[in-house]
Amino acid sequence: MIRLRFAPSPTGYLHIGSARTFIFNWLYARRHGGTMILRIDDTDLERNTQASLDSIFDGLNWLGLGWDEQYRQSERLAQHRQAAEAIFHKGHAYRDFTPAGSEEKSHAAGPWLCNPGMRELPAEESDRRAAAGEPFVLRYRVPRETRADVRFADAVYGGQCKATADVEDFALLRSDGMPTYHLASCADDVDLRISHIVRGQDHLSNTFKHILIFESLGADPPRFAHLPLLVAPDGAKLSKRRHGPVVSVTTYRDAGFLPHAYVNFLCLLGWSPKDNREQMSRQELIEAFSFEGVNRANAVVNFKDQDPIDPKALWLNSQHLRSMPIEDLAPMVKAELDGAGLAVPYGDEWLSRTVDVLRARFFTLKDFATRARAYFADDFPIEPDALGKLDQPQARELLGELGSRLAASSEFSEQSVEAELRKLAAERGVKAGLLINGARAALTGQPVGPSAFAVFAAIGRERVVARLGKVYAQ
RNA sequence: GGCGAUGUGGACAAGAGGCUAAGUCGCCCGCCUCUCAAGCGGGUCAGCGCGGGUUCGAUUCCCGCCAUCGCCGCCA
Repeated sequence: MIRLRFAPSPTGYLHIGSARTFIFNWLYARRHGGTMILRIDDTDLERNTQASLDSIFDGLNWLGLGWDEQYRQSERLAQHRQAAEAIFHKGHAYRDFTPAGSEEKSHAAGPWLCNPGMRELPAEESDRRAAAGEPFVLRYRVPRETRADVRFADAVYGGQCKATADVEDFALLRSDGMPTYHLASCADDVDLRISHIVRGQDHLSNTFKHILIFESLGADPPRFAHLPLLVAPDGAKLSKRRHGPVVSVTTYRDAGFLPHAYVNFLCLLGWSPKDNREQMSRQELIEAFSFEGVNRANAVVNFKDQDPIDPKALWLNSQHLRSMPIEDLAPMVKAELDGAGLAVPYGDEWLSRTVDVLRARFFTLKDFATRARAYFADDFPIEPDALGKLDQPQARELLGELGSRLAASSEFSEQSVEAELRKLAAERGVKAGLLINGARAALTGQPVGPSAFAVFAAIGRERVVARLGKVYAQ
């Protein structure tokens, strides 16, 4: 049985690195017909917030990948304590009565391994003090008297080995009786029969401790695959304080990214199909995913202070935007327009045609509500460069004439408009480009955009006539 | 400080003991064209962290160093 889990702790919003970890877990599960589990690691009562939990669900739901089973660690406390007890009774853990915060764990002198005296405290004294109600931390008794190594094979980083002598006596239970991350996570991984742990490389060193816990619990450790970290251009770990919106997936959602395109982008950070493909569908990603394709070096998210969006992410989004089925895109555009207070002036068929015309030069969903405002509303700004097109000699007058002719013509299509426009240009001895570019400026307020005749068709006769007339009037 | 990892162009990222070290993004130029994109064509950017060693030959194997990252919490 292949079973993977994504285990976020609700102490902040969904970080893009976490999102990527979720995605890689999901891809592996789907690739091998496994089960994807979402486990909320909320054992740190002090720092958990509902807002954070909401934001994590928001982010995951936006990615749209889904999961098969869901758990919450705080509902599994009984199992965690049972696991702690089992380890204690095996003699693999001891009580540490050192008061919280009284130790100085300075790294300058060397690594902290354990509190002297506590590890060797006689059982009777330990029991007596515990019975008397003295608070204690339950620590794992890492075997270090004799030479021993902890080993495991990481699917990404290869064989790993560390002497137990270098592993500190980490905590299993806090003095308030709550399990620590290490204990809760491993106990749950055993209970939930997790077969593969895929997580950030920041846990690589912790894995040695986890192997010890798994062994004490009498369980075979799962397979491990650690992922390189996502870092800032200066190599520093991505942090909310220093890097702001770059680290939150909601930034990309709010910037008008397509969920699938963003998933695609995240996949390419630290993983490659090795065959030069960049734009990939969900199915292609599933079929191509493997840990062999995962890189070992941290991946830089290439953003700037002024612009949180990685240029490659934007490019990839445009590729998906331009090639995805129009019937999938149209509803997303509609939602975007709704959000911007814009209404679709004609029917769904018109929307689809118009979206198709526009998307060839758009990058995000946001563009439909901003750059394409003139297609959906009558109040749109005239850009300075567009004004330049209108202020060519004779332009306004000719556009006004064109408007009158189009109002009176029997047909209104790309072809008929083009014929009418070229005929007018020929009659007056001006280049068609004068009218073509002028019309685009008058109809959209922009100097650039789709083929002008496609614009005429998209704007529709009534609005075309009105806008051309308005330009002449000015 | 100890331990664990990583180091190919601005970013992503292939690669293999030996042909001119892929590709993508970005940037620049040209073609096309009613504009802008797209598309097509071309260009820019690394000799593979540094120093040794092995080898006929190493960026690829070995050693040392340096740099960077991670862990060393009663956070996860």
